[in-house]
Amino acid sequence: MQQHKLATIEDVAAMAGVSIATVSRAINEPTKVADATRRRVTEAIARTGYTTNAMARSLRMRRSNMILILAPDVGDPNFSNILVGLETEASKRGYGLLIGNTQNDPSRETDYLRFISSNQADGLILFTGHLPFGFGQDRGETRLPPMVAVNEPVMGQDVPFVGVDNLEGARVAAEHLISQGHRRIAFIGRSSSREINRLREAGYRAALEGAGIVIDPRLILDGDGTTESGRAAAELMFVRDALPTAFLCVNDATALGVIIALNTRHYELPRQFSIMGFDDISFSSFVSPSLTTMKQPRHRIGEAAMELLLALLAGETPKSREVLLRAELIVRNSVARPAR
Amino acid sequence: MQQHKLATIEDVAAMAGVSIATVSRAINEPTKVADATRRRVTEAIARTGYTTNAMARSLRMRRSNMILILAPDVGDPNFSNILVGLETEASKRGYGLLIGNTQNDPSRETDYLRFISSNQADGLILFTGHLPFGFGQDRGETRLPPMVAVNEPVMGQDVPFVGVDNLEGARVAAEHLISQGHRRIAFIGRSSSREINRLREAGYRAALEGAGIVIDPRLILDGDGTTESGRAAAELMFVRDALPTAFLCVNDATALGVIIALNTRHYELPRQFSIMGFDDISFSSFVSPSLTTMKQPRHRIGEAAMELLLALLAGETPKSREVLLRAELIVRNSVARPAR
DNA sequence: TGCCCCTGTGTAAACCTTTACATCATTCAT
DNA sequence: ATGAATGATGTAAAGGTTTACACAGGGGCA
Repeated sequence: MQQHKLATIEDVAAMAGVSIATVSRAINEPTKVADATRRRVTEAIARTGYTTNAMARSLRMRRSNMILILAPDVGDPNFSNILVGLETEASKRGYGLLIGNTQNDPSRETDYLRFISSNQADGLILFTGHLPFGFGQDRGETRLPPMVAVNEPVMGQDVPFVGVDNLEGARVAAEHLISQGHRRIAFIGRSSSREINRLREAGYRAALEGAGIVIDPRLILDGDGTTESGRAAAELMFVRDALPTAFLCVNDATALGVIIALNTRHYELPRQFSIMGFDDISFSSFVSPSLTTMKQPRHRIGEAAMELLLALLAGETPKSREVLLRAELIVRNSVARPAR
Repeated sequence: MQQHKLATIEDVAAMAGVSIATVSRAINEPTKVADATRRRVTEAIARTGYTTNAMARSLRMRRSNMILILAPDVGDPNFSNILVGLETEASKRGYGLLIGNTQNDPSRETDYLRFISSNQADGLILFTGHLPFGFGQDRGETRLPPMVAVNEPVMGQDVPFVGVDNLEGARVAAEHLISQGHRRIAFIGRSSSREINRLREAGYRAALEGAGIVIDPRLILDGDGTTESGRAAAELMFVRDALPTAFLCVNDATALGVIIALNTRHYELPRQFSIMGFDDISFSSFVSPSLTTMKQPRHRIGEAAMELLLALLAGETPKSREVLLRAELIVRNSVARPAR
């Protein structure tokens, strides 16, 4: 039922009239074998259509050249674009990618750990923001595998991190609003439990303080980063009647919610209110008004993360265990100078 | 440098005072071992923290319980949502997912084949619409591995297929426009080389013919499915001055291009022109006007594809080698009755 | 010539399972 | 009481590599 019967290294050795050790060397350390022999081996390989059995190889070498990627939601567009970068770098270096969708379900996280503990994957890329359930907690230090956190840092656990500089990015965003003349700037999406939200809020505060603007706590609203949370927060502002001239949103999804709320109330955007997002997800250029936002260099984040992981895997000690890439300001049509 | 020293089946056997064969059986065929023994083994497993080495297992059993997924662009949101479905079903059945981004690059396709030919993956899910370069063509029938095409059928190669019923879906879409009173309906996105485009065009024709509408060939325009192609096609219509009252677009991206073109020309939508898309990608609900479209059941497509593949892998002969799921009409705000 | 070193190759162990087959003790039917 | 059948376990082979070590031959040098 399966493929006929694959050629093994023995078949090649027999055809080339050498030992299997020589075949192995001809493949892996070509310089260590005589030219004539090497030619015979290569030809035999071509004739037999031999490919080395990865399982046997991994078993013997105790590594699989596979990287496990753990993400709460592989359908998230933000994830999938980083994935492209991860894949680019990995395949360039001969590594394969194994993906696990955890849906934030602890049992699924534990489940995927078997790939690590059974040597099916050499390293781990974490999008989850926490160690997979079953690690760290169970018996003190269970010897963590080489891993890199992406997007969301892992709190309190010295895990190397690659991502965008959220604080700096949010600062740039807020400064952009300030440079347009805004002084009453709301921050939508405060959340004490999410590191990303905290950092972006910190960037917002830094910019305002830097410009000598006193922060009005009524302009800082909670939100979990969903579109609905953005809509709700904007509504709340109208109820409370403490209005800003500009909304700095923790991410584009939230900004979209704000836009929906304002459109529903028939405000003219961006004349009456300015809105900024963060991330630059695909629809941001299609909303009306199209969204001014901070673009994450997703492809580069993926590449950098994989690069760092492979360095760790190779036993190197990278200069820095944290790589922060700059978000880029994308100016579109959702920001204008304040009305008066 | 790697994890300390994993417990092997021998360690477990020693601790439980049995042979390794018994341990293996206790794990894989629990009924075949005496209760008392089984308990001792399970306890030893717990104490040692043993996990069976997947490499050794795969080597011996000649299968890896891995599925290779080949896609031209893993960043494509349409892909990533199907991926969630694939993963759900696969992990439920104990399979892992290995992903390969080919970027339609033949050399990358060939590259990923090593996973199949080296037993690192048991089966293949194809999003590419063609066999990986290096298969089929090189030496007649090289014994194809079990595989399933998703999204885009593989032409002329009897590869099992799972996807949306494009013809039927496009017919439903066109009929929706007809039911609103449209008779001059354009089809944007003809492409003789793309099976999906051909099928959707066929559905469009079927609906019009079914309603007794004579098809005006000037209303059928080429397009490759990109936003830009949609924009260009709409422009071309104005140049040629053969205008429809409604645009049926081969997909949402194309529809977006059409909307952009019409917005740019300051038409009022949907009063002056109706637009329909196909796919229901994430931004479709955020464009203005929000897009009436046909929604692909992406999660179910993924599940069904994996189910089919695993059935093939298990040696079953599924009743049908083609699974067509229905697209669902999503009514939003881009369609209205024609002006006059 | 004798010794050492180097280069190229082979032998065999190790990596960790699964499983066919053998063994042994029991039970059951005759 | 004997033989067969059953059930539980052990032995050892096989799966396909990589690589430490051994070995042979030849060249360079004293």
